Amino acid sequence: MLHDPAQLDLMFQALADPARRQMVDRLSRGPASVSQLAEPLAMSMSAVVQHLNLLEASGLVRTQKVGRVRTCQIEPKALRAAEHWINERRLSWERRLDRLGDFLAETKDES
Amino acid sequence: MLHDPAQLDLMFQALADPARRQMVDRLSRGPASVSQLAEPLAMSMSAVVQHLNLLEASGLVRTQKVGRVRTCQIEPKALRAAEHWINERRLSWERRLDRLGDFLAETKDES
DNA sequence: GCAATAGTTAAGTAAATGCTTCAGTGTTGA
DNA sequence: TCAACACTGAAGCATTTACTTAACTATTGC
Repeated sequence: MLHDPAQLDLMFQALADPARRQMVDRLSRGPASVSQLAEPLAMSMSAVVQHLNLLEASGLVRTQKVGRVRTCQIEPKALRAAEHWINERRLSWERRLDRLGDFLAETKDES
Repeated sequence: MLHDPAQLDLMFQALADPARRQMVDRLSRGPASVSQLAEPLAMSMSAVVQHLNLLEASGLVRTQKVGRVRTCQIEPKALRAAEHWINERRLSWERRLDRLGDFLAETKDES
């Protein structure tokens, strides 16, 4: 479910916007209401809700409404999925470089 | 330089597009020319070049032209920067959860 | 030289994105 | 009860994005 490419797509899409990353950043320090998320952002509450809906659709953020307050929190599993994608590609590249280094070292020995 | 928020912005922006992620994925397995990058993608070469320019501007990919061939490779440092941003937020959240768990355990002891 | 190759650039276009405002809904506290 | 509060949703709009085609430049191999 978390490695569903469509979900990964939504996640990276969600992380691409500075305002949404700022919201994730805020939430990494603890849960917050929509108003609290909106407070440092120079945009209408409505815009924040639209960003929030996208973050929720991507799986990065989970929210629950109690009374009239929607409380938001990070879903670390989703963050881990994005992290994992990047990490795999980087490691793949670095392992390749290592093998290349070994090969060069070997051929040097043989000279 | 790598933690420059503007650069981070470009990186996440670059990773948001499926075609560009596919290009990064391809490059994680080794260097490639523009044509080789274009080959599995259902779009014109011109479109690929535009994606590639974005990837290069973001710092995720480095390219060098020899003769008429532009060879592309991943810049792992940039990937690491994006990875790091996500990782920090996730850890911050998880540490918070841990502290909360400790607190709950303690108050339970006291009951 | 010259055709094929590899890539680049510009201009145009359709769709997606990131807002806005405004008019709601449901909740709470005095 | 009723005003303030915390959001929500729809419509509209300007900008950006992801392409396309077409014309172009620079290399290479014969």
